[in-house]
Amino acid sequence: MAESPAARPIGRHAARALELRAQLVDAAEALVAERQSAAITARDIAREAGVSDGVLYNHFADKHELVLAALVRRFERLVEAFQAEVSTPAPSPAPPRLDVDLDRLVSASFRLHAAALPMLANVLSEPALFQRFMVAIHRPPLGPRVFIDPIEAHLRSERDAGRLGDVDPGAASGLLVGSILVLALQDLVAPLPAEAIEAHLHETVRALVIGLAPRTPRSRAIDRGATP
Amino acid sequence: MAESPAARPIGRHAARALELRAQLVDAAEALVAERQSAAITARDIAREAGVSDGVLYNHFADKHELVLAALVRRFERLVEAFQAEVSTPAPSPAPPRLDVDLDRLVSASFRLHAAALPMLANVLSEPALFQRFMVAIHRPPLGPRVFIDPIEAHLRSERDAGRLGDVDPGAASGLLVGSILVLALQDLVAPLPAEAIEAHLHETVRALVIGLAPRTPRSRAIDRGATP
Amino acid sequence: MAESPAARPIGRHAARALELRAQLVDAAEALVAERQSAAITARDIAREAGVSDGVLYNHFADKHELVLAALVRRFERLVEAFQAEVSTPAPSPAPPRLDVDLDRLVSASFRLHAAALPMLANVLSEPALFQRFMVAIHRPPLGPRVFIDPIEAHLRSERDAGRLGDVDPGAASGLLVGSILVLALQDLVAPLPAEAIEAHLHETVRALVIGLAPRTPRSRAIDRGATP
Amino acid sequence: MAESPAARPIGRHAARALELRAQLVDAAEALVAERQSAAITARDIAREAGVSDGVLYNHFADKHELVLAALVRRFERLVEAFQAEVSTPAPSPAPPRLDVDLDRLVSASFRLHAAALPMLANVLSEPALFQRFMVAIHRPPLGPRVFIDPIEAHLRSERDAGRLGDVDPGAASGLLVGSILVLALQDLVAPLPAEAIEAHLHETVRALVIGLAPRTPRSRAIDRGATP
DNA sequence: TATGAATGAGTCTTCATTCAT
DNA sequence: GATGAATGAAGACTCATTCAT
Repeated sequence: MAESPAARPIGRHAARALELRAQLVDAAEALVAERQSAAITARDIAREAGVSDGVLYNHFADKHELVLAALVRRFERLVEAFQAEVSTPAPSPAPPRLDVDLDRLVSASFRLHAAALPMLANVLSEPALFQRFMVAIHRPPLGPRVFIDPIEAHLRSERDAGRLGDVDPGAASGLLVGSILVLALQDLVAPLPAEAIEAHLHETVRALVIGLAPRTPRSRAIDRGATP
Repeated sequence: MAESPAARPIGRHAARALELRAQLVDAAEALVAERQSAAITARDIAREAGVSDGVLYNHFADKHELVLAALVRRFERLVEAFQAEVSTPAPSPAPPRLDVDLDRLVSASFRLHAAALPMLANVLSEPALFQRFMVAIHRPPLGPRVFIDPIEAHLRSERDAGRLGDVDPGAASGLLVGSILVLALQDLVAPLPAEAIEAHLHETVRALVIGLAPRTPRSRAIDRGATP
Repeated sequence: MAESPAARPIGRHAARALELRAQLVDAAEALVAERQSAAITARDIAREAGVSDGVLYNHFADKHELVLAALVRRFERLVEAFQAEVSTPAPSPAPPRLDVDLDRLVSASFRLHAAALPMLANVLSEPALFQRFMVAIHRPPLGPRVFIDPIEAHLRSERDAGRLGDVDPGAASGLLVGSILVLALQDLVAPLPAEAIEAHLHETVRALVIGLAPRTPRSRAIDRGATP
Repeated sequence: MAESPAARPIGRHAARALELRAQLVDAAEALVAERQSAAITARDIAREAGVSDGVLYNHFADKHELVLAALVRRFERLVEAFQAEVSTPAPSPAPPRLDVDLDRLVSASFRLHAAALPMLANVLSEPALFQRFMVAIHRPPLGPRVFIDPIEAHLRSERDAGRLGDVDPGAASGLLVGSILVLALQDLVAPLPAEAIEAHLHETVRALVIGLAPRTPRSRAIDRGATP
């Protein structure tokens, strides 16, 4: 089943077009990832992509469109990384412990936030762009549910298993996310050593779990377990 | 008793210099407060201050220095407003109720965050500037302790009075602050009606308080009290 | 009796070539007609013609060549429209009256001028192009004689019939054409309602006819005739 | 009466500002006058004025504003030249003859038109700019009355002196202006020798004058006078 | 020959900073 | 010190033209 002769050039062009579009988004994404915020110019992107200055406008209406695409893509990748990290089975075959699993979720969430926060810089100069970016990263495939849901699900199953008091898992996970965000912001200002971050997150999780735990001897076990 | 023009040249000049410096910071602060993020130019500031374009460089090494000074000052004012709001005695002489007092603290904290967040836009273009700003607003007179401490103190006294379980007031207040920040960020993206914000904050406070409350009939009273 | 693909390659190609050339000119002409002056780009033309950006250069040395061809062609069409309009016999079988016939000629001339004037905008950016265009539209099949001649002929026959004084029909028609041009220019600046234009043209014709009329009672008749 | 010390610098600055503004308009005017139409860039003007690229925007909102100012100013100069030329008393002390005086007016009008027409090129690319220019040059100090009025006045006094028939000087002068415009347009396309232009204008004037002249022996004298 | 993506010089415009007065 | 016009290096974006397929 050979392609018709006319199909080839069109396919070629279209393929090339998609290729270069992707190339540009890649370049922009790279810049967005490495430059915390120093303005990224259209020329920067072209240079990074190894193409001429004008190409940008053959594939995007605007510099903003390209930057937005790059930011959204980078965010998608961060979410993918988060999900891969979270879905990996715990290394030890031992029965998962409440706080240990939460720690993993929360830690991965932190990394997602810490990586995503600086991206806002590229978008905050232009209110309209900011809006569009926020809307884009809050749409279904992405959105905060990505990390809230697993945490919430975890809390819910723990509660249903009787290891937590009768609280709203939604509200509780919201509290955790807030804490994560605060820490990510602090880290942005003054980068903290990884251990300090892990320690801080762990403390937060513990505080929350203890607060929410049913007032039974079991909760003491958890408490003790976390500080062997 | 008119001073001769040359009587206190240094004093005069120094006074004038300080005055002009303050004038510039005032102008920049006003612009920073009203413009969410649309770039503020050096000329904008000079015009707002009613002075010539060049003066800026007689008092600041850089436009950045001036903007930084303005941002810090505005933040100071926001903190002052917060403290004034918080220190005002509750209108009713009735014994303060736990969640009501927390609501006031949390609501004021939200306003502080909602007003401060957009300011970051003016500073995010230049990483160095961002760092300096963040460092400045985290120094003693200011800093997050400003709103964390009152909340923490409140929680601690409640706990000590036996109205809360045996939890870390620090961690708990951290959770609250995180929630506030998340809401402020949401409000920045899509402004919410004031009532919706108040309602949301109130729910968060209740969720936390209930979660942390000792498992006694008292906690039920709190719950009921919030929904008369 | 299907032709083999290679049967008449040259004829086919040549035909296709002419077809495409015409297609491009058509597209450019359409754009020239609708856009008063907003710059027409090579890509605009290609899109309008439904062909790719590059074809242009397979049929024209230059974008200028194409635009010139389009402008000349549009002018030809305007002239054709003028001639069709003018050659149509007067609706009423009554003996044609001097000013009535002149009115028709002059009115049609005005429309020709009003439609042609804006086209100059596409050509005025490049002096050489302007020259070529003007030369092209002043060549035999076209040229100002197209509308001057009928007017002149009309005036001459009127004069020969004794209904006009002993004046040069050429000079008189030149005067009329000048008036038409002035009005077309005014209309370009501030579009006038059609009736105002007709009225103005009519007045001009009357003024000229009266001025040129022999000093006899007849001229009064003409005058009266125009305002029944 | 010495100026106050503070008045000086302001005056200085203001003077310099006006000076540079004028300098820019001069430069633009020069370019507008010499370049028939090849697009004039902002940089061209800056170079011509011997200043840096950015100055333009310290004195004009736009490149358009500057070009418009230059065009209007050039038009003003052309009008001034016209008026100077027209107001100069006839070289010969002999009693002015109708057609001779008209010739002078018409000839000067032609020069005004021939010089002004090419200016339209700089303005035709932008419809809005075109409108503004046309409105500007039709305002009181300028406007077509500048050359219509003298011609009209002349014709009226001639008519009142009985040397012309009973016709509307307004309409007659309108006809003349139209003829002038047509000739100026022709000259723009294919520059004609000055004598040819003069001859043509003279013929047109004669045709009109004869046409308008009362049917008396006097008109013959005029006719003869023009061709000695 | 047709395609249409790539090119890159060129356009207008902005704005932090300087410096003669 | 104050002035504010001048500077000129960027910046985003356009578009006629080329050329590999």
